Amino acid sequence: MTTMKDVALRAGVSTATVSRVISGTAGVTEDVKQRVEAAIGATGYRPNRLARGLRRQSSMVWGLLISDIRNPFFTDTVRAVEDVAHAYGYSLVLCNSDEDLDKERHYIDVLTAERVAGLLLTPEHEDRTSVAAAVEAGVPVVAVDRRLRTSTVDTVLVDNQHGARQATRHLAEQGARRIAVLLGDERVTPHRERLKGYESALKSAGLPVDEELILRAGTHSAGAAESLRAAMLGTDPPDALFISNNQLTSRALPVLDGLGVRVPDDLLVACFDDLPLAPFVGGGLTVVEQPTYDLGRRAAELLIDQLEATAGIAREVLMAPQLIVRGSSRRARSARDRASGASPDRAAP
Amino acid sequence: MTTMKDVALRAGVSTATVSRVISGTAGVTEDVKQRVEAAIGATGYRPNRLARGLRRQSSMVWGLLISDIRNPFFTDTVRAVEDVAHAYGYSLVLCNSDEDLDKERHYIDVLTAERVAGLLLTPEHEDRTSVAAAVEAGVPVVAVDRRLRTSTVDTVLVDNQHGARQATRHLAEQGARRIAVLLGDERVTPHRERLKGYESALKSAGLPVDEELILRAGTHSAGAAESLRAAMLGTDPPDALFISNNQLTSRALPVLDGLGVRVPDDLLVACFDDLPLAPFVGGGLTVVEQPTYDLGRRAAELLIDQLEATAGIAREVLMAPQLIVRGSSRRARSARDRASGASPDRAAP
DNA sequence: ATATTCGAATAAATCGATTACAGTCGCGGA
DNA sequence: TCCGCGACTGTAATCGATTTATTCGAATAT
Repeated sequence: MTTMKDVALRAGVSTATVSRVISGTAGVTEDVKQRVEAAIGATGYRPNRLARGLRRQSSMVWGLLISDIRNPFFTDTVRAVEDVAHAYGYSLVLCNSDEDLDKERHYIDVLTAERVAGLLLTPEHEDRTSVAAAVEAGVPVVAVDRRLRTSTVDTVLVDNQHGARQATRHLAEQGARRIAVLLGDERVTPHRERLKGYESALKSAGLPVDEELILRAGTHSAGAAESLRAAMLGTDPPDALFISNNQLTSRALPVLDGLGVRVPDDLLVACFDDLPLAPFVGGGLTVVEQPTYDLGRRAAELLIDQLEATAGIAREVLMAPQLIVRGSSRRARSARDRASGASPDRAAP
Repeated sequence: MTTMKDVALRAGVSTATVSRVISGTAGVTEDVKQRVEAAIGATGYRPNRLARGLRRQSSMVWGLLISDIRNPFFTDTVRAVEDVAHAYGYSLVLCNSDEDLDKERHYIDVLTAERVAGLLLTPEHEDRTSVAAAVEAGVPVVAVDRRLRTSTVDTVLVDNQHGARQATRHLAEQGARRIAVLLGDERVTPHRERLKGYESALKSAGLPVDEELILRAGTHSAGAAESLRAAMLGTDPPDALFISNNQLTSRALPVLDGLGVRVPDDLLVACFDDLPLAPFVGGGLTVVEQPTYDLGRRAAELLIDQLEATAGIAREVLMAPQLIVRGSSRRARSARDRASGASPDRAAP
């Protein structure tokens, strides 16, 4: 591996001069500059990023800590962050925390030891978090999708309450009177907010909030299927269902299939999160589409801001999700309607 | 940030001794070891990974270079690699090459400059590749999902030919006589192999290989939809369709919907790649499921092998995909069949 | 002609860990 | 008693780039 010393030797200058040429610092004769650049070209020299990072006390790497890349919600976000990072010359270290506080702490430790220039993460918990350690170590931090109560950091959020309200109101407008919600782990803020949105929409529509219609998936993976089945087999089953994320959707659909529940004839359905095949499930799944790519892009841009200026005020960006109405939430239709049923309608923003 | 010097000072020893305690080198008195460990605990010291990497000439980081994390095919693979990396104390730098040779070369440069301990990638091209540069720089490399002709590196592949053959044979067995294939970019080896598997299955079934039934999606994104539409509107349309990857599936389904083609009554359909909602599209999409997680796991394990021993023989691991038969490929059924149509059957391996 | 100034380039310190080499100490054998 | 050896521990060089302090030389001022 050729080093700066080799280049310096070949160009007949000192390493200091080579360094100046590379970083574009002023005060180098055109003649010398040419010689150095020729030497770099001839040797194919690439600066050792570890050495540079050690000296500068910061690497050209960002840490991105999410709960699980397998969740389709995150893939676009990750891609967006990588795009922005790449545009500014940074690389991205990807870590999966699996909703596990110990793993989160471990990764924050590692990333800090790696002297990452910045850290983006979806915090596992609002209070008990190790983010403070990174902040104290002087690492710029941006929280994505979830709020942090402890530290004051830049945050990018989706307006979950708004999204849930839109979906629930839409179900009500389609004539549903007993709208159930299949709800994820309430320790996670987005789910709590979606519940709020659901309740607020019910109130606006003049419908009662019935605890029996709030189907909590709980922590074990079978919980969602069980509570949904119980509700559908109960004496007064729901006539509409709002599912609060994509994973629950995958769990709920086979249950409905198994019970022979017809969508939308027996049950109107709307879900949080769009998925690649959602337009083709039945007459199309009605979904609340989250701006996942933009979420990542804005987060990365906030990080860039922090890196360029030291604008220390904790900013909060709220992004609007969008209701996409498809067949699963359209009340029993005539044959004519059905023919054009697959084409989606975007709701007004 | 506390450094090794601080720890040494506090424990009343030299940095050399601290280093020895941390790396577990033999020859440190129990008494001294205790003191050092106490000092580490008290200060919360974490070794600077940049300094360590610089000195050791290798960081505890792997590079993972794929074409696009948004492709669901990759997410499980990435997760698997990250799991193995984490288990062995490595971090993962994620890069998206977008099927772009320049981007690939750029990232390989960066990762080499970052002194990554190893590199996993899905090569964009069999011959014109910059992988050689990394190999020469002494970086262990593992190729994932695609073969490299130029360099001799460890490789993990899916048996695409076998998967395509299975799917095509299955369609033939269901009574299809004009089986079309919707084919992705043939410069990419997996697609070429899937075409081979398709052709081989046709021959085995005693069916002719008809060039008109090979629908090439081409490079522009609209190509797939166009050629499929043309084929379905032709004089002698296909009675079955094999789609060679998940992205083409998303493009093909709206076309079929738009033309009013009923699946499976008018057209049997089988696709490469499973997707979260595939079981719920129509009576379920028949798919060839790739062992994406295991693909990443095996690749990472090969890398570990290279890092631990310098076993230099280029190994090749071939993994079997699996046909999952669902409703989209089952020939027109009775009402009774339809009721249980959503339950998937796994084909024998 | 000499002192001063300014710009360009170099020498050397530095970042924080690892490690080759050197030094110290205690103990057993000659 | 003295030498040698092994077991610890310390000193200092090293990794490769950046950056501060310094030198050098030419141009300008006096």
